[in-house]
Amino acid sequence: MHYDSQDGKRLAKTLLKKCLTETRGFPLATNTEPTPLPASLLGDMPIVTVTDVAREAGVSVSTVSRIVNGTARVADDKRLAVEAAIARMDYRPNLHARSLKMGTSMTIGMLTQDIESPFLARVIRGFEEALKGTGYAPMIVSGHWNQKEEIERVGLLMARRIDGLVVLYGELSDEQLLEISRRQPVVATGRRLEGSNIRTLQLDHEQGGYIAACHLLSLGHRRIAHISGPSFHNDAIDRYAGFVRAHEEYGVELDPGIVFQGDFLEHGGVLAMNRLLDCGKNFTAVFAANDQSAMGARLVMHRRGIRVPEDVSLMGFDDIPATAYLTPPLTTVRQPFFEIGHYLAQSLLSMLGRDVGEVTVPSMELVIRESVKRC
Amino acid sequence: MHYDSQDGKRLAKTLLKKCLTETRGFPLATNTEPTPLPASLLGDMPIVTVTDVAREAGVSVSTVSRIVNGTARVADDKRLAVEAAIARMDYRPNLHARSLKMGTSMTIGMLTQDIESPFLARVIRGFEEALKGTGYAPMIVSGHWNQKEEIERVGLLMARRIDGLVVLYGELSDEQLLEISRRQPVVATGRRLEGSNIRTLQLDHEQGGYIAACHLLSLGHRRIAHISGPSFHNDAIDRYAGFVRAHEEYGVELDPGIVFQGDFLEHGGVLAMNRLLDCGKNFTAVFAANDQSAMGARLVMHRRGIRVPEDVSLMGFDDIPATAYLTPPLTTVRQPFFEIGHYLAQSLLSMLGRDVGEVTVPSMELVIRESVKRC
DNA sequence: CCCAAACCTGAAACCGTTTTCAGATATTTT
DNA sequence: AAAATATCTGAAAACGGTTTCAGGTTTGGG
Repeated sequence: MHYDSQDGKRLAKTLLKKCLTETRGFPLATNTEPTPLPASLLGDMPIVTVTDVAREAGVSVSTVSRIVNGTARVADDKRLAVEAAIARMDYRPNLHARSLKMGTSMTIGMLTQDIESPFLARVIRGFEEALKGTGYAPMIVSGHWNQKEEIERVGLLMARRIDGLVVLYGELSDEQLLEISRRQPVVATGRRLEGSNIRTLQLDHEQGGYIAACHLLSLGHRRIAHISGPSFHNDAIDRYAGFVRAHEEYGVELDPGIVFQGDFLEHGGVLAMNRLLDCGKNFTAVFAANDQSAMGARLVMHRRGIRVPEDVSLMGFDDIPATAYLTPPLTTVRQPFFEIGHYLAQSLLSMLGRDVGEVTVPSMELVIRESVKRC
Repeated sequence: MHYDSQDGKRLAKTLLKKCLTETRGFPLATNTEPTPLPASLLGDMPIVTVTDVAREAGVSVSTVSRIVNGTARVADDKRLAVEAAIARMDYRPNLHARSLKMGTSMTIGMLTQDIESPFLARVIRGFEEALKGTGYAPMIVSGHWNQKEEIERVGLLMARRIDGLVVLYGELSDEQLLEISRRQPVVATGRRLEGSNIRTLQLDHEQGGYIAACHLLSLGHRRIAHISGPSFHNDAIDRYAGFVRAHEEYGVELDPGIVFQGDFLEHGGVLAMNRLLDCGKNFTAVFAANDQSAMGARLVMHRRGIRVPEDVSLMGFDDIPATAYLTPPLTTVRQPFFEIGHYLAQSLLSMLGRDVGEVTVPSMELVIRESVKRC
């Protein structure tokens, strides 16, 4: 066969360009063709310092510094000369030197748990967004829900003299967090803690669980199974508490025999769902303590030929991005992760003396899709 | 109603602890109870420098430095004194000062595109993993597929004098990348580029597309629709080229009327799938250029009552974590993202003069799940 | 017992900035 | 025109480390 891969690619490209129905406008990239590289570009570029710029522009380093930072007026001719030199030499201030002198690093540490977690990622995204244009940059490390690892990673951040730290959940103890907050301001999620240099954001998960259960109960469901989160996880406990409260308010008795523990991950969801189905008790709906558990449960039901929502209704919790594209799209309780990220940033910024506007705490809300039907 | 929320939570906790079937073992957390905070802990902690330690231990700063870095022998009594002082005062070397002197920051920049992208996240995870224990820490910024933003974020990294940079895809031109590589070693994905200070990793997407199409063709499918990626995206073009090649080898004619363009996101998948169904042509399978597109397509089929795989088979590409939990679990081509991250780290480390072992380039492989059936 | 070699240790210089302080000009004011 | 003020600029001192260099102790050999 005389097939040449390069020809194939060219052909494919033409085909794509010609016969495709554009479903959406894209910015056209200009650099899809490989370019020949001028060999002259290779090799190391000398790092240029303020001293070099000063020499080049015929002024003192102080003057250069003043121009770079705008800290004082300087004569126009020198300003021009310096700006030209900076542009010509591609000078970039060494942030380490600056940090050393100023005692501030313009970076904010962020301890997350897992870079792959869709909900933590969304928080980070909101955080990044809010930080944009403030001059601060985030530095992200992951602790993987492991106290020892978390401490080590925070150490990494503190050695870099971060100006502030945000802690997304994790296994650090309150005391450890307090100790950390003695060195720089801290904002943490998922706990309640008082301190002069620390702020916490605690969403009302009890209310969230309550909302979810009420939705199911109001649609006539009376035997609702629950796939919980880890029993040591406060949010899991709170969501379950709300679930319990809704039952009480509706006057329906809750059967503890149909609540099973998951682990907030898909796999825990399948395990729990299997046990639930195997235990022989009947139920018309299941409330999973988070979306990932719900996804696991959904898969088990698919495997066993149980239709959602015709046979049993399914609710999740979190509203991670994937839920909108499940089959069927999942009804869930939305945690405003993006806004949480925003809030965390604002909160920290205000502790750093930046004037940020109102900071509002977001609340949870029901998002109705298609995985729940009237009983 | 005399319902007290606190009581509810306690109750819920007890219930959870008591009646749950443990589906998996968890490390027990010891700090679920809120602890009263000793007020004495609050307030700022002075930052302690090498000078402070030296004074405290009755030696010179040089000696402290030598002990901290292990760069020379010092007498045991002084060593002990210094170590005690360090522990007592909780001394942590200021990395900015060290970087300033040493010209190395022990941090590696990583330009990703979107912290929420499941496949990029997996690469980062692999990268983090490989960096563990090397002394280097990653600093992650996002460019959001926007050249201007990418440049700005890279500037942020370079001001911090990163020791190396890894670029995950994006819109930077080859020339820009080359220019960047003049200041520190660079490793980039998704392009082929030569340079003394730059290395690139290019997976064979043509082969990947070929594998996917062959799977479908070998199962008897003859009219296979395709939802492509953006037409300016090299990987998308290559996957399509492989798709075309497989058709040629099987001697089946490919109908360009059933290939539609997506955008590598779920939404593009739904748009493309709708057009595909509306165009009236028949087909027995669809190959989506990535899993996210496949998810969008899957949703549309669900909406229109088309069963997968009974009515039409569906293949994705990437094997992002969520695919295993779709209904049905998605047959796809696995890109070894985690291993790619590993490889990137090793590659960069070796450019930094670290001795890393063999670095192998991972290859793609078919992962068969349940969304494809014999035609 | 003396001298050389080996070993420890501290003073000082330096990394690239910012900022204070004081000197030099330029601009008013009388 | 002299004095007083306002404005601009550069020298030098930090910031917190590492490292060179040289001085001071031991140790060991002859």
